[in-house]
Amino acid sequence: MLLLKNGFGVAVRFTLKQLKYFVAAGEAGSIIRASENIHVSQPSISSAISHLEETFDLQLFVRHHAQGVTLTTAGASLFQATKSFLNHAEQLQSHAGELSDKIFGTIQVGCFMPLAPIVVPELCHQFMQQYRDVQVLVREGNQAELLGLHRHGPHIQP
Amino acid sequence: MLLLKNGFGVAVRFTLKQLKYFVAAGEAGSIIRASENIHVSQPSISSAISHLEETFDLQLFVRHHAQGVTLTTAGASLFQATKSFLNHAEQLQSHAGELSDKIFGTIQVGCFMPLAPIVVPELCHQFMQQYRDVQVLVREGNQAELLGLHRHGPHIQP
DNA sequence: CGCCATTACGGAAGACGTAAGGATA
DNA sequence: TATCCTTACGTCTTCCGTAATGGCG
Repeated sequence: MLLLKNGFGVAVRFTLKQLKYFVAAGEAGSIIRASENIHVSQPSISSAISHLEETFDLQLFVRHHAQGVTLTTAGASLFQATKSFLNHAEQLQSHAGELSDKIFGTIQVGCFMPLAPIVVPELCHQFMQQYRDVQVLVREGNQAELLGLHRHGPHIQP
Repeated sequence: MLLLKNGFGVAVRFTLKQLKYFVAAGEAGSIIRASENIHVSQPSISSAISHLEETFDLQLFVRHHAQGVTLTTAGASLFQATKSFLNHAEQLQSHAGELSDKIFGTIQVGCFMPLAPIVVPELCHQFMQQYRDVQVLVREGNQAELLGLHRHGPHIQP
């Protein structure tokens, strides 16, 4: 029960994509309808769900042969937990997106005004009022290192 | 901010594996040490991190050429959020594991006593007192279907 | 020169879609 | 017969590990 000090938790065997397909099928009550909703072929969804059932060693759906699928009780329990988990995933992505926007703005400032470091602290202060991230990026590197922060520019250095 | 009714959140572009490697590198402070810890080659971790930086459009680490890597501020922020997210993932897996244990016990009962359905309701009642899952599985299928619940036995039906 | 991250590359595994099979109402 | 899930299969992208390259102490 207590895994707090365990650096390696149990290896995660499932995939975000599998979980996404599972939730889509659970919401649609049918694999074919889920495939229409998320624009993925039925076999892909079926395979993902089967994989998930295999890795979890439990049956998620009851197949009604010409009438779609319904969640088992265990499946329904995991369905709720999985929806929450996928929400967490989107939240994480939103978090990254926000950081991206902010940091890019700041990096560009560093690049376009390397000769006027006097104005940087003030800009940092403005951004710092919203997000502290900006401050530390400027603290971390001088102007040369800020240029090095370009993501796709390994050949820009002449 | 409010995405409640949005059936399609923003598509999740990252992978649990990438996140795991990212956290391993962040905790180790070096890609090579992370590779030793999680038993994955350095290029794999490096590639995963690069991919993550590309999809997020932000720099996660500052590379110190012969001295490992350190998280940028944005990277540190995402590092914390990612650790929490991976904890959530392990929690989900534990959840599934618990459900699996309970249901398997019940399925085996159904398989080993197909000729004595009289005792099944009593056993179900016992299990039902602990978890309602058992009840529904038994209600859902007759004995033949219970045999069909074997995970890896599609050819067992003679 | 030693250390560490990255790139190159050949092989393996996984995911996808089309097409065919099976089973029920 | 119609519907829906599953299996089969060919293709393609992605991932991994070994080996080679680059860049600072």
